[in-house]
Amino acid sequence: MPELPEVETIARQLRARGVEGKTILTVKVNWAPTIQPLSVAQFSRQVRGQTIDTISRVGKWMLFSLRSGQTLMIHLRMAGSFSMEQGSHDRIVMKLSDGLTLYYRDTRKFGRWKLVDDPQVILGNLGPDALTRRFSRHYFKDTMKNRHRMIKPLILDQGIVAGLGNIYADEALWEAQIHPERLSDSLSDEELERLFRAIKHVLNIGVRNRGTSLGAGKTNYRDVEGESGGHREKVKAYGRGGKPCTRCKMLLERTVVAQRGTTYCPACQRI
DNA sequence: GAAGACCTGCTA
DNA sequence: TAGCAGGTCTTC
Repeated sequence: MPELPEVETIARQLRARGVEGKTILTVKVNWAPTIQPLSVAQFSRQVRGQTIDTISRVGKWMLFSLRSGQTLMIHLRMAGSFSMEQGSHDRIVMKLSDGLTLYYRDTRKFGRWKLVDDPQVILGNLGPDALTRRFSRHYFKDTMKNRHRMIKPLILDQGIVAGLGNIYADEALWEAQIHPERLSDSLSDEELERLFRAIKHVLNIGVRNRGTSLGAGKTNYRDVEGESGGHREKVKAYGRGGKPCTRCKMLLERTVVAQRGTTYCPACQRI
């Protein structure tokens, strides 16, 4: 579930909680596949005693830079989250210096932690982060015009642009008034301009609201403080199938595009 | 492209 | 109880 705004929120909160500069005293791994290919013993040995120098984010990856020079790269996938309080699906627990304990919670067990010498081995496969200047309108328009794919799966492709997931992709397309199945090379310069701005806009608003949460269950997004994301009420398209478009009052339609649930306005977003 | 795999829990 | 979920990977 976490997309760029949710991961950014979590990274900021971990920094605010003072996790940077702390030393990892002990590590307990309760679900070994999270840290594959390393064994629990190897992982613990390499991480224990390390100081977390900085916490950063690229796309949906969170990066803990360790004093050793290695980087702990964390992908939350569908349901990963962090908490400073013990919970019911804590897959990794790290005791830090100064009495802090970090709980990595992941109901669905999809999240992955990778301890790497060089983060570029993973980041090199990603397109530019959507909220950086590297993700420029020039790059975006060029890339879209040179592909012949449906626009929604294209902007979801992390190798093209890093950070968008299913919620913010639907939101950006709704805002730009572009049908999710439009072919990328059929979009006019004006449409691409709108979409470029919409992508930056919906992600920035998402960050400002500390992410999006939908339901109320254990798989639902929570930030480090256990709060739901404030962007919930601001969603215009995602999950609103059958409800009126806030722009034109037409009922939003729900379909499947490239195997992902997709909601759009059949009047504002024409094929 | 598409479909299945990886998982658990919520909703209808 | 079946179907679906914010993500990615692998294998056709």
